Amino acid sequence: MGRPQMSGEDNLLRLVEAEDGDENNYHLQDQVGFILRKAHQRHVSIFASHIGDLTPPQFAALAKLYDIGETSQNQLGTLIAMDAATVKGVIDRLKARGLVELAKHEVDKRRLLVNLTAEGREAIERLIPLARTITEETLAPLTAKEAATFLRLLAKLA
Amino acid sequence: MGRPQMSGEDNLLRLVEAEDGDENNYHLQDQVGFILRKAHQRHVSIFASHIGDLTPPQFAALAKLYDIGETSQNQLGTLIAMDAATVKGVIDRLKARGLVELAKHEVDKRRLLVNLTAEGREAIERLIPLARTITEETLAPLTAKEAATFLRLLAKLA
DNA sequence: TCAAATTCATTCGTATGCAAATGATATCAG
DNA sequence: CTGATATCATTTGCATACGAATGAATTTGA
Repeated sequence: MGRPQMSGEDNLLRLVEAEDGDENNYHLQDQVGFILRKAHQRHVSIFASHIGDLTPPQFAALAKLYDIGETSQNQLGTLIAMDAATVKGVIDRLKARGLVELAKHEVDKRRLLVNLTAEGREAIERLIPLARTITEETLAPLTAKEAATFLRLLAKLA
Repeated sequence: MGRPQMSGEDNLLRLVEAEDGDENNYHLQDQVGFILRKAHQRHVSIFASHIGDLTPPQFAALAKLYDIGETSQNQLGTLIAMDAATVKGVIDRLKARGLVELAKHEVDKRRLLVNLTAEGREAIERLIPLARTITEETLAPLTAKEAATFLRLLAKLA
């Protein structure tokens, strides 16, 4: 309890602040950032337990390519919320595994087009059902109604 | 819209699945993991805009040490939800900046004790008010009631 | 007691994640 | 038309994040 090395002045301060709503009593576990980080960690762990050979960002890239088809690396990054440096690493690793293929844009020579390979398409089709399970397990501590509320509010923050 | 390279068989499949609740229509942006990742990214960005010289994990370490006083590196990691390898890096960097100091445990020679320096204590006392601002800004898209609901449900998931 | 299991810390390897700088290309404005 | 801007991609550097392996120290249990 309390802060260590608490001096007499600190005790006095505490009394004053108690009248003011205990403002100095900062608890990390009540902060939205800390809980958000832990919830995210838990989800990543659940993801890994169901899909061991792909990370959530890699899955996101494949799922988005499956949804929209060939697109530029930069545009893909925008759609899956990754900056250019991050998306490059993700795509490089997917390419190394033969799940996506790259091509130069014929008109705009700056652009690098990304698309699923046949193998990548098979993989994402196989994995999407597992992703539904992962979502369910992540939300399992909530009732259906709570989960709906949570997703609505979370979307407002994202 | 729809999947690229859609064949006649795929169109047939779509009709069948439409009767079954459109199960094949997987959208990344509706998945809790993806939204959680984006909400977390947004929070980190808000954090950085207010506290530029410390990361959220570094802040968490200092705040926890301020709360509970000297503890072992391993125990600190448990309290701030970081594995041993991660917490070591965080503490190493805080040590290099003179915000924490390390000492060997006299009885249990495996343990490495971590504590705030005077400078570290000053820093965290100065930063805690900013952390409250960060929390407020992160939750700003929600009403007070929504924020309370959100935090309650998020805690259940973390 | 003492071998087995556990705990604490470190190290290595891999994978995000982002800021900043750079180079190539494309677009815009005067 | 052309210089200023903007966009796309890459690279570098730093900071989490975690699995797995390792070594040292402690605790457990037969």
